[in-house]
Amino acid sequence: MTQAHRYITTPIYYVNGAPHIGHAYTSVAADVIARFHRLDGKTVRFTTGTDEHGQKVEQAAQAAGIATQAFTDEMSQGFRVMSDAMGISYDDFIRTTEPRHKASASALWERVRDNGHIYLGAYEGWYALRDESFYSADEITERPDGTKVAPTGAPVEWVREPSYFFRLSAFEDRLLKLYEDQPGFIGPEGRRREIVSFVKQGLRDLSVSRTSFSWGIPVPGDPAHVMYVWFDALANYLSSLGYPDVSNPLMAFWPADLHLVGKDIARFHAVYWPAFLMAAGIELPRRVFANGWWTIEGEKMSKSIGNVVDPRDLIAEFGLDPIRFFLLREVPFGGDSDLNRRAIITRLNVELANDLGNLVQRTLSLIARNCGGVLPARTAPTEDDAALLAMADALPDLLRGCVERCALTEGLEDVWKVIRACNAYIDRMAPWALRKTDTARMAAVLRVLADVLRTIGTVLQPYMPDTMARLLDQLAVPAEARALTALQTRLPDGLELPAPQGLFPRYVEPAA
RNA sequence: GGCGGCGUAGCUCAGCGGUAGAGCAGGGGAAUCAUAAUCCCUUGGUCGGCGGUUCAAAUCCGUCCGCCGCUACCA
Repeated sequence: MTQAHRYITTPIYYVNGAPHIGHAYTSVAADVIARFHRLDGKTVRFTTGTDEHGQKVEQAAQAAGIATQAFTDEMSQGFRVMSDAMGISYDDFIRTTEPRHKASASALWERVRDNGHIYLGAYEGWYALRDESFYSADEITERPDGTKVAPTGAPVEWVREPSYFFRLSAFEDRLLKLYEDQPGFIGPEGRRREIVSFVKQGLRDLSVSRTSFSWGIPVPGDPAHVMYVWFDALANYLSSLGYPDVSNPLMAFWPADLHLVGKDIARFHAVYWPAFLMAAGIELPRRVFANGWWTIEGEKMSKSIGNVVDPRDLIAEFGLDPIRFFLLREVPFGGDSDLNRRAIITRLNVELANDLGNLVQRTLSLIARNCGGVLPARTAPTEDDAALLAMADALPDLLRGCVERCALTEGLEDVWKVIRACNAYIDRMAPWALRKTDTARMAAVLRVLADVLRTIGTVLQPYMPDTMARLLDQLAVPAEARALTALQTRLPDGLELPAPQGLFPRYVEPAA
């Protein structure tokens, strides 16, 4: 991949509830990928935002007794605050209620319509007024008295409402070809199989407009309809770039390199979205990757159980970088995983405080105390030195590969192998003993460690930006020498180092 | 029901045809520069059951058991 720019997106989050750890997780993962590419010299466009239309939002606003727009303003702000709290380095926060988005979604609709892929039909089905939703025939049960009811117990009636349809059925073959020609289009692999088998079952045309509520983008040329929320929402990836204004320089970022999404919305991104784009004659995104869910202390996260985790609570207790680290370290990315206190504390104490934090501390304080606080000179490496340095030098490429595959957990594992090797090295070399017998060799050993720590700090910046900035500060790495390419130039000998300070304090459980 | 995935050390998982692996937890030892952190050694598994293919199977095939995912308009 030598492409010079990257366009990475998070989903836009639906504003019918407050942000929780699941939203934070997807955003952090996307953020790490975006930051990595920037570190790797790419020009990156990274977007997030909120999806604000639809009947549920309209109802929630009514229930709250506020104007719908005011309601979405407030809910959207909650997601912006969450993004900032998690250190998400987004370039744009797009809202579907913004004029620029409405214009963009409308333009996309017109283009698809003009290409002959939208037609007016009728949406019919079993409708429960009480639930305000449609049910399929197999969900309906008939009571002894003859009334038909939904699974919720609400009575249903057969209704027919005019609706625009998208000719999704016409894209079945092209979608299957897409999945076959570009196996990387959907990840992880298991998710890809599900999508393929879904499409193979056959696609029906998709109802893409509603007349039963009005909180949405009016259908161009027929304002009695509003757009189906997914047609509206997916368009955000284009509206953020200024579509349909092709003269907008941001349009150069299209097609998107990666849409990172939760597994629940994989289908919309891997089936509907490419179909809409094909219909519009627009290039397709390169990759859609679905991440898994978090369970909380072994239980599914849900409002009814009352175990929904607010990421801000975690940050308040453990700190931002440790939580970012935990979220990406604990799961094989793509799968589900459990969030529990013991696991968090173990990870933070063992891997951050002991393995990495303590390594930095012992190395830097040896330099501070025995090398006059300046970076020792590089010397011809011994076999041990060369082996360790080679491991570190391999990291940038290893991480590039992991990031391309969205294998963020594996990336951390690769870095930790080097950290463990550093601890083994420092013990074997024992610079504290060399101090009495061979100060030149002691200095050489510490220099090797400093160089390796600099590489570690550099490649971990996307995961833990604040703390790694502090590590690089302590190694006196200039701001302009913190990118991946800068690693090819070693730090000058004799560089003055500031006094070492702890990076990751051990977490001590507060006395109960 | 259909399609797919998983089941490997106490825990979380990697391996996916050639004499069972990592991290954590447990046990023993070393060291004492460091956030009592670190390093070394080590206990521990008939790789879900049963059949089959092969000189050789966690690894391929069949079957059974147990979990889980997907199966369209729900964010």
